[in-house]
Amino acid sequence: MAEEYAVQVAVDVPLFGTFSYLTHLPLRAGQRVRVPFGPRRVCGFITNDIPTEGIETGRLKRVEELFDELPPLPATLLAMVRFAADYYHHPIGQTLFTALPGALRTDRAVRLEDERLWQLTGAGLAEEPPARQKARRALWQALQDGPLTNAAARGVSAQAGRILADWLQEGRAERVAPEALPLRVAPAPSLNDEQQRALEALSETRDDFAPYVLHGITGSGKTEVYLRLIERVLAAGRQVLLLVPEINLTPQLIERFTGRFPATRVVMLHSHLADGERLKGWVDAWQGRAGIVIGTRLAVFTPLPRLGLIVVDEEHDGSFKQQDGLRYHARDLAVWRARQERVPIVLGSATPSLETMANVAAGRYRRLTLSRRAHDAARLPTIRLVDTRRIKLVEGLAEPVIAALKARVARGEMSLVFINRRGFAPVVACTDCGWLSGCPRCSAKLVVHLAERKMRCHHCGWEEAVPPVCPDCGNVDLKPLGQGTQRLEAALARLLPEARLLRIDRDTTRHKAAWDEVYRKVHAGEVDVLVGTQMLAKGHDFGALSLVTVLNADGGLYSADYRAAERLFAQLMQVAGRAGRAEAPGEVLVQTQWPEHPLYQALLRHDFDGYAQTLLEERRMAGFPPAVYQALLRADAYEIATATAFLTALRAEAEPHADGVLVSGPAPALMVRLANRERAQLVFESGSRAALHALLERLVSLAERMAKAHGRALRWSLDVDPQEM
DNA sequence: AGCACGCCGACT
DNA sequence: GTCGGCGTGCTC
Repeated sequence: MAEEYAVQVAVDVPLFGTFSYLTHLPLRAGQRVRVPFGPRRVCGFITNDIPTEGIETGRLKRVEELFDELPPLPATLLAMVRFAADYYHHPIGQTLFTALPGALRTDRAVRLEDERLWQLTGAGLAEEPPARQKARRALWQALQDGPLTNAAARGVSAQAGRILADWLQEGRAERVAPEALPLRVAPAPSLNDEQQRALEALSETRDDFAPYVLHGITGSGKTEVYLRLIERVLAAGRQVLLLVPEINLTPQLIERFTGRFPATRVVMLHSHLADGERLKGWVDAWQGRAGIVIGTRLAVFTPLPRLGLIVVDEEHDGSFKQQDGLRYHARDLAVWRARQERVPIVLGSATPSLETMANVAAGRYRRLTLSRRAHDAARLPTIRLVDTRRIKLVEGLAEPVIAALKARVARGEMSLVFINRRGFAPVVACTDCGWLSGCPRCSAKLVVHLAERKMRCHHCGWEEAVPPVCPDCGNVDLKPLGQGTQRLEAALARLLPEARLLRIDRDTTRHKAAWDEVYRKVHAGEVDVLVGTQMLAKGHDFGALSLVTVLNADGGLYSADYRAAERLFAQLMQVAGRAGRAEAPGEVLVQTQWPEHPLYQALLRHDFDGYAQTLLEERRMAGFPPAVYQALLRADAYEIATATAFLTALRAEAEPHADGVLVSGPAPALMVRLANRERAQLVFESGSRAALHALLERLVSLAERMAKAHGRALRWSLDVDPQEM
């Protein structure tokens, strides 16, 4: 027996560092083990190939079991996990476990379907089972046509498993590795010259890091460019990682990829998969069986031995940033990964983030532009501002907007009414004493859901019935204040009695079946007016819209959140992009009280670049990202005073080491009360990433130590490159 | 994060 | 007299 030695093991606990264990097994980095940990036994991963030297081995526990159903995690994955743990100042164990599918996080072995195919041997072929053995005969006949997968064999006969095991024993059947099918490509639409130029430019680099931005307006055919590029990468025998926002992982998108490459295994990865399914896809990618991985942010960690290209679609989308635990940004990690694995990366968007625009301006990313719609006939929509200061509103709608909608309904064309919920307050108010439906747990207002007679907090999830009378004064005249989608739908129904309306929001599309129904209705021409919120600004295909109207956009103009204008602009550009069809340009009407605002002026000109430059300049002047690097240390407690006291003490300890870093706070968070806790934060800003990180390193260990004095009542978390204050 | 240990209130 | 409330301390 080999001599005992110490290994380092990462486990899923919020503690920095790894733990030493004894073993006599020849363990390697990336192997999964079970170890005793305190009073329990947990899953862990070996982090180091080199045995740990100079450790007091007397007190160490021993590795209990090695799980070797799978090979050790690849070094590339471990390197990315190490980088992420370091960059986001998150415990290595928790970082690693965030990167893995759930099935690998348990302290049990996993069962994997054997991917090999069944095939008859010469002996098996020679001996036809007698006809009365129906199952054997059927299976034997099916195998004449070629090898079968486990699943296919089970499809022939429920007893296939047992029969094949027998035949394997008797030397009549054998298992063979599936041969990679040659790449097949379904017929594709032709590219216009702009797309062709972009494709050629994107194809220039292979086997080396090259960051590209594919800036293509809505309808310019970005996806077709991805498909052509992916085809070239697959043809070279490489794998492709495509990251999409949560909302964009639709059957339509998947269909487009599987339809184009019918012989290629396309794996989908997202958080709603069952553990087994997610593991299967992940392992397929890892073993090189999958050619394409399409997934949400978590897919950025998928091991891909033959990675040849990364695409981040809608790279500006907020869902790439994880908002709890390891607060990673999948787009940023994807760029790091592309550099590390020496492959090109394409960041695609109609409205690239300011971070990305800054990288383009600095010459770090190469930008390719698709400025025209893919169909030459399709033109950009005409945008008009409707100044609501001079016009009487009917239930929140301006006359010209109502008239435009009526005209479309009469012509049988589809319109979209987009409500910007930001800065919107569909709350219940007392017409007498001014009482408002506030959340008892947050500083937010409760949003009314009339259909259910419920009020709901969109920040913490609190829910209660709409009171019959005012809780303060007993007045029975409680009225919704402002407009939610449902109330607007009701108003539209009154104003456009002949129109068929369809409301789209989180409530009506919670279930997949509901989505399918929405799609069916829209494409069957059963809808005249779509009504909805932010969801409509994302990449759903609703076909051609003749008219897009935007209500209450102004909320984002003068917001406490400095990113609000960027988000609003991107949203308006995207939603405007829904308008227009091949024969006729669409029309966009925006209701606003500030028509002279630069944001709207840029929108009128379809001038994304111009407004992005304006915003970048504003950020530079104000010292906000991307002009500086930022980190946020949040603390929450039952009372804000506790959080503030902790942060004040923390700041005092950290400040002497804050060379080149601006520290501000503690300040209450924008949303002070959240889920019954009160939050405050410190903000750290620096032009130097190195300076910021040096401070954060120290800060985290200080916070760990100092938080102990407050006990469990106080929690804290660090957010590097925060997206939301 | 879990989980045990520990010390004070209302119950078979 | 005990069951269990959650404060506090530790995990190689």
